[in-house]
Amino acid sequence: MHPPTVSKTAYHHGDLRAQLVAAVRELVELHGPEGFSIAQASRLAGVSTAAPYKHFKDKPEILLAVVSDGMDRLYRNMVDGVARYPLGSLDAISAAGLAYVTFAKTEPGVFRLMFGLTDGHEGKADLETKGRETFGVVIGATAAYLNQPASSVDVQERAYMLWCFVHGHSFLTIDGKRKDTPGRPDDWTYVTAVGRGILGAGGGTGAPIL
Amino acid sequence: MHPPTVSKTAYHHGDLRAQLVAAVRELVELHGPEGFSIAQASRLAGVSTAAPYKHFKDKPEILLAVVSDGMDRLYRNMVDGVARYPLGSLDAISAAGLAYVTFAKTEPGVFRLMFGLTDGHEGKADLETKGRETFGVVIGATAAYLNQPASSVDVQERAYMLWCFVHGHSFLTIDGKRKDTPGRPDDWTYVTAVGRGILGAGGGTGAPIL
DNA sequence: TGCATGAAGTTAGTGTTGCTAACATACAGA
DNA sequence: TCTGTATGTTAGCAACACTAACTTCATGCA
Repeated sequence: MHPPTVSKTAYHHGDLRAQLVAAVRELVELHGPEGFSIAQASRLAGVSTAAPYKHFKDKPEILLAVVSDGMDRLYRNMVDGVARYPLGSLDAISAAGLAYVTFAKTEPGVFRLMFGLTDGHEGKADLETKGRETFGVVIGATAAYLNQPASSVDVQERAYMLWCFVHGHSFLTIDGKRKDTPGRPDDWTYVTAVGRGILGAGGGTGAPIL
Repeated sequence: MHPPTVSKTAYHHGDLRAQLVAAVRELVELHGPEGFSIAQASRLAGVSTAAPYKHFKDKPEILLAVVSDGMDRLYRNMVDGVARYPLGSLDAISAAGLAYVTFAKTEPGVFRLMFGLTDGHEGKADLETKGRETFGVVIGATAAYLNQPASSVDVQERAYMLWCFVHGHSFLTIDGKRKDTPGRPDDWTYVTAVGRGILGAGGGTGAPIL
């Protein structure tokens, strides 16, 4: 398609596609998901309102691109977080959770888009794969901590519980349901406490949780 | 305003307001939040597209009414659930959680609206009160189980953790992130298992979780 | 009883949006 | 150089949120 070295001069101005995605991201963070319009994004990118349709079929398809980008960032952040701690440590799991929450707080608009987007990415195999990979980070860290294979049902269910907690905490936080008053413990404290509660303090010595 | 006994015959047709809220609820469940229009709701109610503005200032204001109704139902469901079990039992807490998840699965559109609605109900004292009351149900049940005052920090933080889990599980479920394959444990099993993990199996005998 | 008032409905109209069609431009390779 | 295609343009449609000005009708009050 484009040579990746870009930025011609004029009429065909570099790569609009990336600029549109960036514009949409900006608008989504400013006015919330669904609170943006293709027209606004076009104006931000300095093109006509019809130009985006040369790159995207639909409004949902633009959002899909934004979401896909977001998933990539989230995945990287989680992997990076886990990598900072020893394999099999509780801290590694906490780091994955913290990366998740931090992403939600940093880009609440995109985060909301990634989930709670009713239409669009139901059938998108692309996104489902990325989702599985991301969850796989948690599964892997949990399996290592519990000293069980990642395929173990116990590992899967516990990892899912951790995901539930972290997901809920993220949403409640960005929705302002949880006042971040100065007395409150920070996210790391929360995440590790829940990790201990769900996984047990000792590593792989307990009975299955279910 | 209106005598609550209603349904005159004609031009001023009973109470449009309630009918509009019902129509919006229906549309929201059908096409997702933001996937409805005042015009459609008007058509469903059999009035002109300008009529709603005699009852609601705004599109957000209609959604607000729908959300407010939803909060009432959620609150009642949770109270009813808790009431079915002995005060201070783990089952009572689980029942509150189950009611939450069940509500989300039954009315996913309204549920999504209640949270993740960026605009609107930030400043609405009305909704914030209802939210606090609803969370209060969990706090109360948790306090009873742990044998501590509801004002206790430990109770508050644990109850919040439970809320996080249940909230996350609700969203992940209605977003289809969790395949409900037949082997999987049901919501009750999940909720009680997490309750044990966060609150401890024994009642009020442990150290604070944080 | 008769009448003014105002709540609750109407039609008509404005500006924005999503999207399409038809046309214009410039970069590519032949 | 010439031509095709990717990428941009303008023009236009239908749907929407919302407003303004008019109509209807129920009710309180003389």
